[in-house]
Amino acid sequence: MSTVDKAASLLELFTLREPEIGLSDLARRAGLDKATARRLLMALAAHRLIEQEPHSRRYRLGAGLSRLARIRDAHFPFVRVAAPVIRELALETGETVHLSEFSAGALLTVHVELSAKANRVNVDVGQVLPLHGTASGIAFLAASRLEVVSAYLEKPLQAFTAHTMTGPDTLAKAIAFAAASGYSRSSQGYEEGVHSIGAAILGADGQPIGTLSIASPISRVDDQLAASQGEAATRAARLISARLTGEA
Amino acid sequence: MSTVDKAASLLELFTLREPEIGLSDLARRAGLDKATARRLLMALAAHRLIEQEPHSRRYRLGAGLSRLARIRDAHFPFVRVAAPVIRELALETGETVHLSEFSAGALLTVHVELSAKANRVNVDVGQVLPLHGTASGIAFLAASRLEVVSAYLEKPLQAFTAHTMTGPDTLAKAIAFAAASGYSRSSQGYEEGVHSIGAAILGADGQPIGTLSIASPISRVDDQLAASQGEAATRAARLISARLTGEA
DNA sequence: CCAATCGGCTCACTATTTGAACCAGTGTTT
DNA sequence: AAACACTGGTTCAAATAGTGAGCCGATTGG
Repeated sequence: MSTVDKAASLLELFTLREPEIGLSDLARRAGLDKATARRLLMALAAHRLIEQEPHSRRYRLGAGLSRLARIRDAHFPFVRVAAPVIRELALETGETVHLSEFSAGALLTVHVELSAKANRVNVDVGQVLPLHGTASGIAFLAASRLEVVSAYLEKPLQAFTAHTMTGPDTLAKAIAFAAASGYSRSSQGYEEGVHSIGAAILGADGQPIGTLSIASPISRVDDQLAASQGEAATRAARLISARLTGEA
Repeated sequence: MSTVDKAASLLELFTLREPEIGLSDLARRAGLDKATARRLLMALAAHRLIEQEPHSRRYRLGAGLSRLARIRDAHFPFVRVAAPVIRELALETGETVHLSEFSAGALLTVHVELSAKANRVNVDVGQVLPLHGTASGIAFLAASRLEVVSAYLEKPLQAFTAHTMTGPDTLAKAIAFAAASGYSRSSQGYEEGVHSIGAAILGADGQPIGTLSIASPISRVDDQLAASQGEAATRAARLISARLTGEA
């Protein structure tokens, strides 16, 4: 494992729930020696990727990350462009809607608009979704080039629930459905009790760059509602794609 | 130089003007060997801190940075970062200085440094300030997007003293002054006998996230002092903004 | 008050990083 | 069309940078 890997792992230990962590804790959770963790933290701090709270001496993510994220966002305004559409879709459907961006072979959740209902699906920003087993993933695969899909399906696929699709045949069917209808549907494929409708967002070259997904408690969804959610998701994804490529 | 340093240096080569860079270029500018640069980029990419554009094979900042920046922003150590600057400003001006954070349509006072003088303005932490009628509020509006401002000005505005500005025209003038000079001025708009100078603190996206304000007994203030307080407030607010966004 | 844990530091040992040289591919210039 | 100057990417012996057990003084808490 490279030292850069280790340093990045340290950064990834910080979460919304736990934005400040002490040295010993960091070392323990990253599986690193205290001395090593500290040296890495110091190197990160020198570039403002990490900050240390002077009093408690705990560490937190640094302001340099905000700066870098701003540079990225200015050039690649995925979240900025998509967020209003996502919010609109959440209001329209009354369900939780989340936006994911493809990165390093998986979908990274980058934005969430929670349902206003008490009984709702909660999704965290930062969650990494597999391409199989989630509606988002199926929608992404359905929009991908064939060689990408077959390369992904060759690897063994993890089952997350009793309903996760792992067989090449069932997945191919789900992908074919998504390709034909514009949206994908997944019932409890990733988490028990959660029903999802996904749609792919395309970049300027027609290749998928991310997805959006409507997540509902399964008790609220029937075939008719799924179809109308699918239609809404497809429309929203198309709108985002169009805005990203400057066509609207 | 540690490898983490080198990896971070690679990240820092990306700018608003040049958000995508090729391998050879990156290696040259970072003073690294091509092989080294590539290995580091791959390690960064594995953690989504870097992405590679598939077609041109150029590199850009990754989605993981947006994710980490969100975690940081959610936890925003606004008070901790701002407090030392606020204290410094209070010592420099000899007046009470308070820090407010925007939340739910108003400004919430989150930190106060009281003047050492016997005749001083007292402000309590937790006090909710309206966007009109206080120097902080005017400064905040002046830094906000136009639609936010007009949406706020559409509602009827409460008068707190005989001097409170409630007319759209007078408010627009005050906002224009603040936008032009960097600071706002309010005389007895919220409380009799209190003169305030406000300045907005900006987040990473350039939008205002809060304000600071210098509050003096009106008897102590003349135009010349107001101007010098305004200059100091502007400087302090800029410093806080810069520290929050990692540019200082 | 003692024990446990904290953040931080040192240094002999060793595993990771390094970079010159070498591909294959793509435009440019002669 | 041939030579050229780039590009991104790869290899492997040599060298350098990273590692971690153990120690330290300072806090913390039972």
